[in-house]
Amino acid sequence: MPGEDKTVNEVTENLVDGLNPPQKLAVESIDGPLMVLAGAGSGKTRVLTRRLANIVASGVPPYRIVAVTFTNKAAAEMRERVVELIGPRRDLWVGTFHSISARLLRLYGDQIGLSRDFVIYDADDQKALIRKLLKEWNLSHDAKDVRATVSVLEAYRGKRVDKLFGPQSAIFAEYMKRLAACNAVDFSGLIEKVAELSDILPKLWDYVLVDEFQDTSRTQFAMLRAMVSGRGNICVVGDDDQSIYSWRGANPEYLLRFEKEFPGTRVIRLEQNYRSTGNIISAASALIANNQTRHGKTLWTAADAGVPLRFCVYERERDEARLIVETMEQRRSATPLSEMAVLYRVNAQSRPFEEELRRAQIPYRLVGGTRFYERAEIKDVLSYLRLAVNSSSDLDFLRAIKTPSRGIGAVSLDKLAAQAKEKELSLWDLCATGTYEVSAMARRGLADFISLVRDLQEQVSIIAPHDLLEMLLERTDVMGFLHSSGDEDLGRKENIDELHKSMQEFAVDRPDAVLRDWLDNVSLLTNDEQVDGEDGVTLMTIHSAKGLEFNIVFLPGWEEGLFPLRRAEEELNLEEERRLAYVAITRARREVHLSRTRTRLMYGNVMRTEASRFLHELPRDCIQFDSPPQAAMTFNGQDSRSAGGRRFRDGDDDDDETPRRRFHAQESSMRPAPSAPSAPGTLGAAAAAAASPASASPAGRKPAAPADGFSAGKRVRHGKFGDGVIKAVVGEGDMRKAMVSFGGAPPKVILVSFLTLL
DNA sequence: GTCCTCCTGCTTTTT
DNA sequence: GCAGGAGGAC
Repeated sequence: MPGEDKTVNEVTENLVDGLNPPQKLAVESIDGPLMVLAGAGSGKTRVLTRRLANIVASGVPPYRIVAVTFTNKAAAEMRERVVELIGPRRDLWVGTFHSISARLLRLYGDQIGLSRDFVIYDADDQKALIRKLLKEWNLSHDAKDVRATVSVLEAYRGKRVDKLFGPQSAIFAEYMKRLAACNAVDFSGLIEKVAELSDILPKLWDYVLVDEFQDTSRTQFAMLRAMVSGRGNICVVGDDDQSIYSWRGANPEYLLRFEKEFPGTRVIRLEQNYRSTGNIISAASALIANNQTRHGKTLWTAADAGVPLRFCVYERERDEARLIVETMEQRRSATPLSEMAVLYRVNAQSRPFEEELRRAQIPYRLVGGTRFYERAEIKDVLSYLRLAVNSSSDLDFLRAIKTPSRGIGAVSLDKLAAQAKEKELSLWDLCATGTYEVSAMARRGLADFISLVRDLQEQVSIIAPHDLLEMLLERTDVMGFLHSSGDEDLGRKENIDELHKSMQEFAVDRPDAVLRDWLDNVSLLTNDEQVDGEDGVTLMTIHSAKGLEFNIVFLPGWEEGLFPLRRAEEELNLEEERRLAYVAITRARREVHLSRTRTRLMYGNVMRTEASRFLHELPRDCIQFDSPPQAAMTFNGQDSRSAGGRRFRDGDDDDDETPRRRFHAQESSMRPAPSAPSAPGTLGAAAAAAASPASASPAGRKPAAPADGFSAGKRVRHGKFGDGVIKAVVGEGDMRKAMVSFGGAPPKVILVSFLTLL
């Protein structure tokens, strides 16, 4: 039909509207392998979504196209933007490697011997299982050993190491065996197993699109290869400078290998940045130029230089957070809060920002951190629900049976485990047959537990997930999931309510969904869905910020040891850290606010810090060195070094002795003159204090005992509670409180002004 | 045998 | 400043 053709042409014209020539070429090159090397902010997502729409416009049904991303957030955004172009479609395959895999395994898993009811073990479950195995083998199994073992096994699975040594290979074999016995699949397993569907995969789609291709691991690459049909219609988009996941097997070399793997690949480079100001691009480019291993792109922008990047030194994290929040308040009238983000290296950095934002009553959105679904009380509840779906999961059995306590302890569980092993049954199957032997007390508790799980099992495919949760909570008495420790219970109760709410919301979208559907959803979910108020500041790690952009970006904590992050005894992957810094800076459209503190609290200790080497790699003419506004000075901060702080590294002493003189000279020139050494809290004072480290610390933190004499171990008297012993002291000034235990009662937290020392 | 508390030992980053 | 584990109290 000629009329139809015309429509298609018109649509296509709209799709390439406003694109530059390489972008246009990428959108129009539908057939054959295509690799788009796209610099930061070069319109990558735009190209990808329009290209997808263009394929649809050319007459391909959406369900024959699959778009793969790495994060849920990226998938959500892609879906949203595709819908804007082609309207709402339910038959679109857009998702992360993991979610697409889970979906396929539910559909076709039986063909490779996987039961439909498999559960997904997340990183925590994996750790728990490995810990259990190490313990069983009488190997050391503290957090460090578990982590090390997991990382070796994962490297082996990803063929990043060829060989396992010593007990590792036995542990690995046993781990895989247990997973299978529990009818469980872990994250890597999802990808591995999907790749086994080699008969089915190539028939499912005609077009494959991949975002953030530089983060592809070997296993994922294998999966992709299997997904591409004979026509070779695969398009990958990536940027080697933004490869920040090597620790989980990503290898930007696949960007090179791609052309060999798919002969006839067309390569398109997108080098014009549309996102950021000239200063931001210059700074980011200069920084990344320090990396040796990169393909080398020249990112450029037609935009104005814009305002310089701002850099500020603060004394402590508290100051850093408070002054950043003040800046947010100033900018608020011109820039919506949703256009501001604080991006940090590690999740632990979020805390002071949360506190200051709450104090200033600015709404914020925290992405990541202790993930919601990793909280103890949530995992407790989930273990029951997962057990109801898949009774073979011993891990869930062991977790569920312990909460609430029902008189079944380690000894009984060991007995059960031994019997289960002997009979080659799962723990549940053993109990369900009723042929187990335990003490009378344990038997009673077990009977209780069995009947509860049976009832859940009966309802699991019938009633909605949230109703099942209610049933569980009723039967176990909600308090069973709250580990009686006072204040915290409130938060835990709220979390369970939150869980219930999320189930209800899920049911609105998918009224026919049963628990299994919901469980898949949560296992693969990070908590980036928690949006509290539309207009809020975003707090997240740089890793989770990849692919996003904001008008104003705050980058705190640019200190050696933190960023680049250096972990004891582990080698510093400097180039990847630098790529991370590059990603961080390029998230900003207009303003970048870099900062560092002179001291930082680590593991509860005040540590002296030194400027990040990345700061020295930024060109001076893009940066404005700021001193913090006066407000900073009023805080009762003094040089915390006198409070026993240690530096990250030995060797370097005072700033001016470092080889980064140029930077430091600039930094110091912005400090207020140290006119009065007694002026507490000014950077000048800090500098002066640095010269005479013995300066006193009347309200200092930890090691030095404060002048008021209240400290852990001291005996005190309270007018009402009588005599007790201080367990810990927190806070300063009027808010200084002591945790005191009076006799057998749980400790109370009391303002020190109500206490007298004995 | 079970439960609870203190205390150690430690924290990248994500699916 | 947290979680989880070992060892003590019941």
